[in-house]
Amino acid sequence: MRIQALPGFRDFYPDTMAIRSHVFGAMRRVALRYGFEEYDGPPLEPLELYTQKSGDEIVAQLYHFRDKGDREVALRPEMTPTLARMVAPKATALKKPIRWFTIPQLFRYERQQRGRLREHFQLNCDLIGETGPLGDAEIVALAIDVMRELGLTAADVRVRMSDRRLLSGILAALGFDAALVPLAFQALDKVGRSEYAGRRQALIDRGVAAEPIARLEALGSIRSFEALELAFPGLALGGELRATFAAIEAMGLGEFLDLDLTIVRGLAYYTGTVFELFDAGRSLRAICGGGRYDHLLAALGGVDMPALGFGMGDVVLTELLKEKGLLPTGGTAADVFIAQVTADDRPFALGLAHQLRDLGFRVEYAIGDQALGKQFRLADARGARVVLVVGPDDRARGEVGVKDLARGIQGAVKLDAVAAELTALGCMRA
RNA sequence: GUGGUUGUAGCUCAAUUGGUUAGAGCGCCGGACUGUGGCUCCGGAGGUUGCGGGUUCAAUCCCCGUCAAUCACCCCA
Repeated sequence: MRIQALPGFRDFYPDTMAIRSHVFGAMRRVALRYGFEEYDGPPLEPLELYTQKSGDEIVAQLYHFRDKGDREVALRPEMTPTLARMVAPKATALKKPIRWFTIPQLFRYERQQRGRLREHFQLNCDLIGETGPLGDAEIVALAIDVMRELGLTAADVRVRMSDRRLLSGILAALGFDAALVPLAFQALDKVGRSEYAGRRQALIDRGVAAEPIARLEALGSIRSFEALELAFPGLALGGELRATFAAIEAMGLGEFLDLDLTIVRGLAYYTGTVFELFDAGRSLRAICGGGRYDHLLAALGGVDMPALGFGMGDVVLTELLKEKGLLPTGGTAADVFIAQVTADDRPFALGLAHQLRDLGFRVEYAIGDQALGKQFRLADARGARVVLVVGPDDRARGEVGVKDLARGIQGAVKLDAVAAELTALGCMRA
């Protein structure tokens, strides 16, 4: 019986690890460009960190157990509680707004499907201590720029945005009782989908009349602030969201944005802007989701600070990049290969290899004494750019043979000029 | 958690109405090839046909269970 990875868990072989590093690299570069600082916390947390405020669904899907010290512990299913726990004790000392990001591995015990595993990595970016709509714009723009950094355009991904403050205003105008707002949000989330019928019935059962329900359904077709104004004249709704849209447009990223009032997000704690990133073809799950959660830190960490952020999972994003042909090809192996002609060349080859490695080149050579042809085949299989040929004759002249594998051209290069020649041939230095 | 589909070599796939020693391509290792790679040719390793049980003279094939993958639900990151 061969032991394999647990269901929903992934092995990252070098080829898939290269993809992961590519995606993480883009995430990090963009977050750093926005002035965000990286942090991390423990993957194992006290169970109660999640049972208190996370949704029932999250708690039901926790990986949890009792440790040897008789503590109830859980693998983290989301990052926000950890963030709240970490920020709280330093809240007064940290300069606001706090801009933090992290790429944690998160765990949930649920049945896996395409784009949904039992573990995934998720870029989390949070902006804490800022109430204005420009903060919202900053967060959404960061998410968009990660897409752009990876080669995706407005034709590939869409940002669908709404605002719970705006939605609450609409629901009030439609006569929904405050107690019915959560149920109405759930229904709105499902408008246009097969599951909507059940939510609609739930509203009817609670005594909601046909007309408010019809107008709730109609929110799905409102795609612009003009249409919103037309549908609800004189209400002056959505000022914050407009300001956020305007800021993102001023950044030149407006083409990614869609106003979509059916975006409410499943989690209960969102208080303002809510947004999701989808592939334009809508064939995949959400790439990213986030919003404003102004009271969550108080609930989790005991410090009342406005905050907003998003989580961007690696699984769906990588699926999309694969569909669009935007994944990197080629290995990450050495691009300089040193081939020795005779066994006597070994000490010289080792010295040269080490000098070049000290300079940052990625260097490999055959471990055993092998025929030159075989060494070339290994270099070729590795995808090396250059083979340095070291033989008795070359050594006698103080040179090495430098062969550009792609062009098949070889020349003799003096020892002190090898590094420059490698750079000229496109070999990278770490 | 519910239902459907699919499991044969590292990968992609074959194998006659159930029939004898489960094959091929790619990949991997070795050789032709001891101062030069990609191409070609030759050879080799690699399988409890996911696992367990049943029917049968005989099961990769039929039946049951189970595990896994996948799709649709449920829900969601």
